Amino acid sequence: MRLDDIDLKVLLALIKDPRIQISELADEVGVARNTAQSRLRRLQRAEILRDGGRDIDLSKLGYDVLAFVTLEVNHRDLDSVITALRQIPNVLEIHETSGRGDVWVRLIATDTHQLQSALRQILRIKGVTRSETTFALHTHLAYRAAPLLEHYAEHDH
Amino acid sequence: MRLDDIDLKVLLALIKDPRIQISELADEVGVARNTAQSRLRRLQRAEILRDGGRDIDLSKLGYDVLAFVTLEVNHRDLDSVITALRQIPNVLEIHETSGRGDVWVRLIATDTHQLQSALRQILRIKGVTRSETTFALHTHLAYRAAPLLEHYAEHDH
DNA sequence: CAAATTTTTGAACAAACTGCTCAAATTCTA
DNA sequence: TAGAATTTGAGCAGTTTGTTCAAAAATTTG
Repeated sequence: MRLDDIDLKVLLALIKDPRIQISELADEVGVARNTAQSRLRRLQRAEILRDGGRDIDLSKLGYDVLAFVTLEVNHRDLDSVITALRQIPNVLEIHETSGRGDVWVRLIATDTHQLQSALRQILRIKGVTRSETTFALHTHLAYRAAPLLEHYAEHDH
Repeated sequence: MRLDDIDLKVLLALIKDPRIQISELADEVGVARNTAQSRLRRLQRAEILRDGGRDIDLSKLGYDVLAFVTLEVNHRDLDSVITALRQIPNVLEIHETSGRGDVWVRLIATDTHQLQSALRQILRIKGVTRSETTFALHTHLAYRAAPLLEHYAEHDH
């Protein structure tokens, strides 16, 4: 499915506040309330908005390639490396790690070509000395926290 | 902050449907509308619900230890390994990977002791031959997709 | 244990919001 | 350019929301 400008604005508004009201959403996107309503419905029906709107299924938008990148970094340059990584839209998540590598990155792309390009950007960052890329071939369990919370309840009674 | 039963039910209802209406939420949780409203407000104010409710800050609930676990698995047992991993509440995410290891797991715990216990559970699973754990010391960028979506717009105009 | 404090409840109200329909206007597509 | 699809704005009835408040219930504290 291809998103137009309105869809994108709807998604961005929902990311900012998933509980936004339809009328406010319409205002923010700059369309009639009816339009906002039907766009939202369509996005939910297409399951681009999963779980009623909690998060966005990027694979449905063509982002099929997911990779985990482990970086080795000169410790002196760590802050600037983080800053540079943040600028890359394909970088969805950054953690400082101990063990193998110093920084762990979640990287997403539409295809391996785009991934390659993002990886080049990363390797060009001053202070990055080495990288290792692992491809996620299949998501067996997308991020979920519900069982943990249910467990939290039992744990303390 | 310590959550009671009502808070947990509120969070679980919001995970299921972040756009649930207050009155329906109150019904589902089994409290008065006023109570549901004030609990929701409190959770947002405490920033346990981030971004107005999109996702839950588990570190605020005491889950301070985050680790990425890479597993080597006998390919014959892959399905049953995945099934077993799913049963563990501390496992938040599972991907099949190529490259280093066959399965990648996001694991969370309140402390290293609890982590150790979860790791033991994992290693006991039939078919898991080896594991490697990387600790996430600091989250420099929590999952975000907004910049990617903004970029998506530019990309095709 | 009893008093003090906090939380929950239910009721009430006005204002706002929702889902829905519809016909006209606009935009997109073939 | 004609036909199809989408958007718009208006209207309407019904629901939901935010708010306030006092009583009841639950929790904490001395």
